[in-house]
Amino acid sequence: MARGKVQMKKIENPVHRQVTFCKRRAGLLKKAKELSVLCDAEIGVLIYSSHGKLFELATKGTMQGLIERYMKMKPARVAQAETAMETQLCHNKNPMCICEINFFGSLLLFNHVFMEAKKEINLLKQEIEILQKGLRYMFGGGAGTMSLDELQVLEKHLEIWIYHIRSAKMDILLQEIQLLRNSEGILTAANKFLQDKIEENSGVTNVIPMASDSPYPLTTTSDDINSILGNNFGLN
Amino acid sequence: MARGKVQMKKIENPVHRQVTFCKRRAGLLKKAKELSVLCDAEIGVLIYSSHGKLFELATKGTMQGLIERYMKMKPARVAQAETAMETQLCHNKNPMCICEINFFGSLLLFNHVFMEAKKEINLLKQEIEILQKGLRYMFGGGAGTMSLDELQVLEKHLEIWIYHIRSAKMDILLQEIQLLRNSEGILTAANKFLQDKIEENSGVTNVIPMASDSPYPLTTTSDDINSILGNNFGLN
DNA sequence: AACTATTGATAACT
DNA sequence: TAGTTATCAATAGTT
Repeated sequence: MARGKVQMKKIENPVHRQVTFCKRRAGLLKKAKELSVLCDAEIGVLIYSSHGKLFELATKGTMQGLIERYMKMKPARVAQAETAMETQLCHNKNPMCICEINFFGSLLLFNHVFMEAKKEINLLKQEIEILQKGLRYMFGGGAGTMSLDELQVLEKHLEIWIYHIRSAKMDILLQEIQLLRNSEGILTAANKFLQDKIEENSGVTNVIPMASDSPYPLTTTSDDINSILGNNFGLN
Repeated sequence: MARGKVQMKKIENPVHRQVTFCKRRAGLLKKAKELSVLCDAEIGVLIYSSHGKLFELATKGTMQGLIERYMKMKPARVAQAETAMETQLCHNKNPMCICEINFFGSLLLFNHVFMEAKKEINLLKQEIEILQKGLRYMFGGGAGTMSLDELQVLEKHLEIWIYHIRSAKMDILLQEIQLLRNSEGILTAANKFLQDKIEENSGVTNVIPMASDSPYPLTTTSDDINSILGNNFGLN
């Protein structure tokens, strides 16, 4: 980056390496924070130095929360962890030799993960139940096989779904507005050109001026667009 | 960084924000890789976009390994979710005194149960996937990215669905009202009958026996109520 | 997606 | 460890 390109390999000089680690670590965490703020993203960074010292950052919430979110979205990976743990344990021919404290800690972690898994199972079961009933309900022409509570839940799901759909629609509309605004300059110039031409062609007489209160002005500015839109969009 | 300083706040324009997210995300992950290589550090980065999409990087090993390492170094956090087992074990003032063989055996059992749970989770997830596909199919094969028109259609469908659900809820409520009215009718008839009987008894002694097919039996049991309702309620 | 004018990060040095 | 600066890298705005 400065005073000479850097080779992408481990810096051999330990002093040099340590200094670079400090500087770049700070830079990385700063970048992470910036990305989180600018783009409304939730970011977690874990850095273990070569000596095993931990540096961490969690924008929004805690690292624990991020990890739980990760575990939920990637249950398959939980399997990997568990397999790894099992392998590690079995590798040691004599389990008694494992440091009990680590062992205990592992069990706690394991238990924690398992409890989360159980919760997830129950949530999934509920979700399936609702989806199944919803399908049956739709395909079966609404035979009253769902209880009041279940209908409430399904209704809630559908409302959330609709909300997401409306958000997506809004994004699309905003994109189109952006396009319109981009082409606004071109249209304005074109209008100006046409007006000038009309004035030239009409010569001395009969130039009919546009009524100032015309609902459809020849020129359109972003102000006009905004007034037309009337700020009806919930621009976050 | 370029062409004008950037304000450190959420970018409002969604298009702009998405572009910046892509660019800076790539930049952040690149920086993380560089730091890892140059300084021999182990780094994990988790990025959740505002829409919840996950981007991850783990230099050296897996994210799962990093998480485990993190959990081991921060067992206090795991302890927050105080589970029954933990409590039970902590009851024993000195965890080292637990018979290691039993302890290990418990872990194996625990592991077995967990494996089963994991299988179940995957099955349930598959099932949900299928159901969701069914729903998507129902609404016209919605791909991941839907056009404005498709979104309109989907929204309409969902509104209709919600409408039906609300109707169903209303039906259930009306049925319950009907049930109450029926009960009321039965009680009224019973009262009438009893009053008549009392009057008769006080006079001559013409006790008229109840016809067996009377629509309003004197005694009302929950079986009767169920038969009247015809099991229309999906009461679990 | 590709291009630059700028800003930002940082390697070497103090 | 901290500050300075010459230089390289990232990226905001634009095409």
